[in-house]
Amino acid sequence: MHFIRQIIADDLRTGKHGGTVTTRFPPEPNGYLHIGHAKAICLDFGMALENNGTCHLRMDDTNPVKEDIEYTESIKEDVRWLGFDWGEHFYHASDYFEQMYDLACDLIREGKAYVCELTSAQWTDYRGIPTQPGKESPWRNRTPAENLDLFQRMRAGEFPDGAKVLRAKIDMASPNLHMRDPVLYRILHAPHPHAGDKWCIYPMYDYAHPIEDAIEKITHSLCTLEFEVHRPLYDWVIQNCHLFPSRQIEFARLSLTYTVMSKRKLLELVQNNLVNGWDDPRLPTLSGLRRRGVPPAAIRDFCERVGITKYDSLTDVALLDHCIRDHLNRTAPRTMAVLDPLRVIIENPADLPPAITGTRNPEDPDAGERTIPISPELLIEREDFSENPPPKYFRLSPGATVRIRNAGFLTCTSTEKDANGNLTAVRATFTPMDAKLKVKATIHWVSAAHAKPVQVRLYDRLFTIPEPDADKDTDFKTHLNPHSLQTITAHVEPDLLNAQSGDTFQFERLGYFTADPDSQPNAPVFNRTTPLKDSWKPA
RNA sequence: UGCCCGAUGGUGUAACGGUAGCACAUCAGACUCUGGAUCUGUGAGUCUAGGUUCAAAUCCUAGUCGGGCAACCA
Repeated sequence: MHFIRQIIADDLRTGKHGGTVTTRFPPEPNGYLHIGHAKAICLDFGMALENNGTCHLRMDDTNPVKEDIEYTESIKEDVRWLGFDWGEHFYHASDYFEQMYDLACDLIREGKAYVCELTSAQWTDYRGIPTQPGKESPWRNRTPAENLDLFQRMRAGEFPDGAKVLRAKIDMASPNLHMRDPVLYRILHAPHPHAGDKWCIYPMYDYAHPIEDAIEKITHSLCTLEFEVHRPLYDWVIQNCHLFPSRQIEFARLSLTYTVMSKRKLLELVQNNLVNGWDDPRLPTLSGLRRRGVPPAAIRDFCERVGITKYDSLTDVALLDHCIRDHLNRTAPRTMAVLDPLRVIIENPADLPPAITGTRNPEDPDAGERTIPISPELLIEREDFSENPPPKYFRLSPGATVRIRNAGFLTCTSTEKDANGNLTAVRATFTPMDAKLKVKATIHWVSAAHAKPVQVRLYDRLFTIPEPDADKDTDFKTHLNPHSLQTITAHVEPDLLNAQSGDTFQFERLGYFTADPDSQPNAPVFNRTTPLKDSWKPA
């Protein structure tokens, strides 16, 4: 039971808001969503869902110069993909601009806001510093009538950008800088991506957000920790504008090892072509995770396991990987693929069965079976053969017998080498499965005659250290992992040619692989979603 | 050195004054037609110092350490 669940439970018990719960996820449409947003989305929608409430999706579009309508669609797509439904409740903060303006006029009439003509540079001086109180603006005591006139003319476009702002009249001596006459409105002669060219003054977040929440009767306005110091201002707006008493509650944002989460840094990676776009499978963006093949259910599970606190934590990506495997293990059909092939020549081909049957998914009896072709020449993983095996090496080695998945057993009789002494093939005899030999390992394989070559992209963590952006004096990009993407040609069961973009398979003993959108008919491209755990290590 | 917030095994969390538990990671074993999965087990924790109390991770005070706040960003 995390603290926000607790607060909501208490509110429900005391009958606050008539026992209703309404939350909202309010992204600014100025970038792509990442797994940190997923934590917020799961919380916002989750709290509503759990309590028979409603969660709104709202574009917090109060700054037209930073925002673009193109982001709105990707945000909607990502939220939907994650598995949440806002129903009718899709809103834009900019749809409330008229109400915000009226409320500002009321504040002016009540002497609680004034038009200030100090430049932002001058204001730096007036505002003061945390340890010292600020000074009052010379424009602080204009009459409501004068302020109202000026504010109306600001809206009418009589003044250039930056010439004037509307400020709340609060307390220039407040130890909380946000309460020292904060800006409510600034002049921005810029068209708005959603509201069009109706406005040239735009409300600031601190003023707009509580109004948006109140208009929508949000009961629990959940946001991240950095807004904690803004809460007194949030409450001030609610109170002084006489609004629905939405309550802001802050929780810690998600940090993950071996990646970066800030929009700025992600943008930097994309713009410098250090990754291939916003949906690069190495990125923690939702579009990247989707492309990598991460199931949304795994992300939801992960977000639940991470929990909600006010402690600034750093979550190990291993937990995300675990959630991904946990889900895929139950759902992904099995197949065999060889990434780094070594030829095996079977010396007794007459003993080979005509075809092999394999289970699609041992974890799911309903998944059925598949037919696997076999021929006298097989491809196995180079790693699965060792000429001089280390202790406890259970795979193929001269004279040793190993099971080959679904088919039978192989006993290595000899090796073939080229002029330079490099291993080129292994010769082996085949023993049918009925023999039930006691062996300690099973290796995967494909029939050389039937295997199809496909492109496989092996992704690894994007950075080499757990906290690439921990040191402020070092560019986080210096910690990029040069081997985060390796593209190879793998040899797969012929069936796999039918894979459609988004299909995920377990390549047995290797990992989970998902067909990329780059896939063409009969030419799928696979992304490694995550490797399987491998407890083998040489002694 | 102003204000706000926080601190529980390696990591993430639970315990609402009454036996510090769970998960991931680690290591060991069992089982297995994936050295996967599954199962079992091991090790490891309440920041410090005072106080309140029969009893403190929990309440109080101080300190230490960490984070946030001085955009006409959100």
